[in-house]
Amino acid sequence: MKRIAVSPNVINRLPKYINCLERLKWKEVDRVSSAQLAEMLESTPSQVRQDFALFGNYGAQGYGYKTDYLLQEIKAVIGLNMTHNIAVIGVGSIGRALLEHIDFNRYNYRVCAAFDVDSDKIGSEIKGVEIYDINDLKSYMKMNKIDIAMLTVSPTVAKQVAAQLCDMGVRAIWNFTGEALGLPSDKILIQNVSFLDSLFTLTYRLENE
Amino acid sequence: MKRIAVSPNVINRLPKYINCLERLKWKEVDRVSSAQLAEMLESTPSQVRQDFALFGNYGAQGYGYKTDYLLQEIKAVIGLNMTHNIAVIGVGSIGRALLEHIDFNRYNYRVCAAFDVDSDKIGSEIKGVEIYDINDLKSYMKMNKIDIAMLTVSPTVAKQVAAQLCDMGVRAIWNFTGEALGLPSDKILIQNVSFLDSLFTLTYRLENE
DNA sequence: TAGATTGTTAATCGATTAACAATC
DNA sequence: TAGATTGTTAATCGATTAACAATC
Repeated sequence: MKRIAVSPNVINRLPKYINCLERLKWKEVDRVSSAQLAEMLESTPSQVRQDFALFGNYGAQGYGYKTDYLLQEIKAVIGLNMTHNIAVIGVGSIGRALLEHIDFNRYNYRVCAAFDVDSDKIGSEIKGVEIYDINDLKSYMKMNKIDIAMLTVSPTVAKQVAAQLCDMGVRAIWNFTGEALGLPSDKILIQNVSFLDSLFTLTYRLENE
Repeated sequence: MKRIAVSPNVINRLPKYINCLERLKWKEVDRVSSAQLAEMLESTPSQVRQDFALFGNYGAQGYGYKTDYLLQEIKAVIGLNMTHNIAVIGVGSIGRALLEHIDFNRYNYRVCAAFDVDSDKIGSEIKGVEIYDINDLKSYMKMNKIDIAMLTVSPTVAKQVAAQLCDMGVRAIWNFTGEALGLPSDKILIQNVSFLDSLFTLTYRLENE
């Protein structure tokens, strides 16, 4: 795997390739061309080949790509062959829903712990993940290696909790709060999921296209 | 407001402008320059001015932009001055969480109804939204104008339900199922929200940057 | 008026698409 | 071998950035 600057557009297409290739694998299609993938992704054969060529030579002239091999390679490019430990910060309805909804184990993620302020929740489990007192977060983080903090606290405390996570040395926050966390990008990686942004984009397209 | 082809990149920045301008309004900053906005968005003054200029002349030379006026104009560009009716299809943990979490009314969205198969849920309310039998969906859609279907059913039935919605003439689906719905883009507008895609992007950046 | 900042045109940069030799 | 399809280089297209006249 080469180590180069990859544009955000390419990075955002990588999960789409995973999705396509898994659908093909499910249908037991063990061979695929850039043209077929392009059609599935509403892209072009050129772009598909350019994207893959950034990371390696995964295909064969006159043949195409082996579905499963290509899938494994793209997974490796993203880093899905490594295990990533996740902590859930805030077990409100969103945190709970994501815990129940997402198949983390399928892609080598381990949800190690969840944290909340509510004493009614502390001590209970969701999907086998124990909920701890958020006051124990700091000591937990010292004892355990957490790669990604899934931030699902209420917007009112989002910035404050995020700053604490940053101080604790967490490397990445998956931010569902809708708040701008305002942390230095050289210290911590922030991935925002904004439902409103998505709804606004939908609305623009609905009214203007 | 001009009617032109606007690139996806610009469309995706519009919600970010809304967010910035609302934060400025909250801080009672009633005047803002393209340079200030660029800093907040990690963009450039040129890009900010280019973006706005696509839709109209919202600023004044030597002065900048009036925060609230610009906010109202960008909202109008997106279509947020109109009311949009939403129906929630599937009241599992995700549907429920989004209903509780998102402040729809603030941006002129009305969640008119929710639908589910579970007889325990049918007849009850969440946040003042009544849950109806999904078998009554078709007749409901005939009687009521719904702009956006929020699809939060399980992945297993996603395609089938989406096809029904399309047949019923729904113009847009906000798709949280993680499934490719496979509907013709000239018939219906699909906005996908994929948690896994977001997590994969985060992971790539974590491991490669 | 002088200073500041827009709106817009021109220049640059990067991403997408096209083309084709290599080769399975 | 002939046909198909990659990997890669070159051409095109579009988006971002820079520059500056207009003007508040």
